[in-house]
Amino acid sequence: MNFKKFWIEYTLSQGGYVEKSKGSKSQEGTVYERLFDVIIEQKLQPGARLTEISLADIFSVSRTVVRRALLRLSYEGVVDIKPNIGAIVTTTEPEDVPQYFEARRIVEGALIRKVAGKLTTFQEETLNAMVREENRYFMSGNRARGLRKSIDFHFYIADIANNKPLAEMGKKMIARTSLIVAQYNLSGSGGCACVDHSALVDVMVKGPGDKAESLMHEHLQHIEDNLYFGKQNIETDLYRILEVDRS
Amino acid sequence: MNFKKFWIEYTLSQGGYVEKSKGSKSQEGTVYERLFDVIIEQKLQPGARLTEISLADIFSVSRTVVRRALLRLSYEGVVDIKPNIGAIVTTTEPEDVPQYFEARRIVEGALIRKVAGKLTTFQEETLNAMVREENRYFMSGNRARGLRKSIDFHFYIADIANNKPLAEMGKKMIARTSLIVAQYNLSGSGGCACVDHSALVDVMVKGPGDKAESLMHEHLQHIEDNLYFGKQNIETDLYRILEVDRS
DNA sequence: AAGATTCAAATTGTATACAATCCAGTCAAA
DNA sequence: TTTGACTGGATTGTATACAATTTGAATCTT
Repeated sequence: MNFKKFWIEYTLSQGGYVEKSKGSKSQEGTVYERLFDVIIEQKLQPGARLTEISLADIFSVSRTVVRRALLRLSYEGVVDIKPNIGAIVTTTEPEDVPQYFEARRIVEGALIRKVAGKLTTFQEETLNAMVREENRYFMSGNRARGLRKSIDFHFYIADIANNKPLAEMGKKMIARTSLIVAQYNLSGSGGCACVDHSALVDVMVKGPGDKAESLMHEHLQHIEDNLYFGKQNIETDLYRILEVDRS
Repeated sequence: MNFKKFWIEYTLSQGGYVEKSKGSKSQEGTVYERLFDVIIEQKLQPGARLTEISLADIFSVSRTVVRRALLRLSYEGVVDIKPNIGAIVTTTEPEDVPQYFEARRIVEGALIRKVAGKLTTFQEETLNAMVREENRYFMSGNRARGLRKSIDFHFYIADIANNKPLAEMGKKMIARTSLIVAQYNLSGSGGCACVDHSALVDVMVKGPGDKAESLMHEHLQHIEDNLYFGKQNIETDLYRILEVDRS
């Protein structure tokens, strides 16, 4: 076993559960979710290779299942499959970054506009609880969980907007830009500040939709502005280009 | 060979080319494009079954390739795969229709807003040519080609807006709503009126973005308003529910 | 030593065999 | 007539063998 495989296995095991077919979930679903989680939580950095056999071994399934999961992840945009080469965690060129943030602003802006002023008390409480939980994780130094909760906050807004295709697109862009943040934001914050999220909840409660949309735009613009495309990233980019594994 | 398979084979052959691996395209790509075309051109109606073996026979590839193509189509939303059941051309429940049109309005509105006032002369000429061609096909009674061109018109707007992810989402929603039109619009127009498309070109040339966006909203609203969810459709829905093949 | 070439190892792409599942039709009993 | 269980055929799900491709390094040439 080479070190590369060991690293992936180690990373995937961190979640605590690697056993196959947990209950009702399909095998493919398990692989998909586990990979999605570790990528979103920045345990696998953009550029990390995902070979089919390694994953098949780790999850004790056949390559067929792994291929399906990777294919799905590639449609979600978090994995990049190059023919005859293989799959890696998606990397983004600096010049493409604005497109993804613009797309996210448009879609997530529309989502929050739909939600603003129409929150049920349950939804309001859920959102507040999520902000608190996110804050707690970041304060206690559990960055991975904090990141996860931060993303779940945005996912939840998408979910309650009563438009399935729009929610899907929103989540896709949320995940995609999170990967970009993983690649270009060196600070530990993961891009989202908790105060921002609190303010978003406020405006969602009070409305109106216009104001909520503007605030979301500002929030996302703020994340984009905090990206750093300087020297360090060129360095890590070289690592990726040279296909040397960081660990 | 049963009639179902014959029908699919007949439909797929209409395009004139069924030979495998045409040049540089991958096998999967060929199957995908051919299926996408016949679905978009309403040669295969929503609800039509797509069994793997039939398609594998027709395209002279293995089921593996067909599965990949179907999977991709399902991510695009034009095919619906139910576990252990199989793949059908996507059907939409009447109550879900507004969501898809709303999503399309939001995304395509943003796309045309980005384009408006910034057309190159080449793009302007291309768009005008597309409108003329579309018109010609409909006038000469070639409904399938007309539909195709009508959709390509919208696709082209998405392509020139300089935002890849937004364009992808736009195309996905365009295809999805076209399927809805195939299911619920009994008139032969395919939903889009050519005069509307001419007006869209005008406003894209002159700008401003706001006006272009409004006009696109109107255009799409008009298509949505022309859908018919009455008796006939309930009837066909029953056919689908009972899994009886129409032919 | 620098560069080109060849070859072996690793990885992905495709086909196919077999298992699991679903469905439709049949038949029997209420 | 309707309901229910059963069974055979069809279809999808999974694993795996083999082919095609890429890559990297060893070897050879200059």
